[in-house]
Amino acid sequence: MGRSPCCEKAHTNKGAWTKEEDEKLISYIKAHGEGCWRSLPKAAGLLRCGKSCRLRWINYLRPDLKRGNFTAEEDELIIKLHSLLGNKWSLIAGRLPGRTDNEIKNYWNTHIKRKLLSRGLDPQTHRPIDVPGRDPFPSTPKQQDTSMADQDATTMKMAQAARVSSDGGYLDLDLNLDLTISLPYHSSLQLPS
DNA sequence: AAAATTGACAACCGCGATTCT
DNA sequence: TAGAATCGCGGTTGTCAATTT
Repeated sequence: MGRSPCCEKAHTNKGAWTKEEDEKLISYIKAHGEGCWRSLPKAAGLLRCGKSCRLRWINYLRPDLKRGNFTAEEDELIIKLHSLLGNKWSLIAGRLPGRTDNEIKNYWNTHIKRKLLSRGLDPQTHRPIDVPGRDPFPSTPKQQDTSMADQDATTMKMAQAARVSSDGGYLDLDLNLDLTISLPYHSSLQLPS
């Protein structure tokens, strides 16, 4: 059977948003608030599908967005949260006010992945890359050893700090890093063991 | 100076989860 | 309670600017 499309594709615009479209979306949401995304485009006079409107608003037009470069503190927080949560970008974004999941995901793929690789760490597992006979940092072997050790120690510390609370089916992760996150419990969420 | 490559990021797509009827 | 409708997430793609060859 299959799922019906989220919108009538023949009558919707695609690609980059124009200034006029942005203004229509902003003024509609200012007047009516975020609501039913499916009916919003028609009500706002936009030839876009609801999904596209939602994405544009959340990732670009929302007034509380921070934008601009990520700080070193944000970098480290993202790395730490990713080591615990994996690619749960929306959860990670929830801990970084003014940042969106899409922004963090893009930043991860373009900057942080490389940063971890340069530390000799696998960006997915956050564990040292151990390829026999291959030195990932031929020029700075000493620095590699130190940062790998530091990172491993941090990961272990966080794993030990993670605890499961039984009330309400929520996980409270006390990272012992001036940071506590609460998230709905999913059986698929794997904590470091 | 032109072509090719790389980097950055906005936007799209498919699908699982949730809500509604 | 089942199926449809909608939402939200994560992976992927497209596009443009900067850099390299």
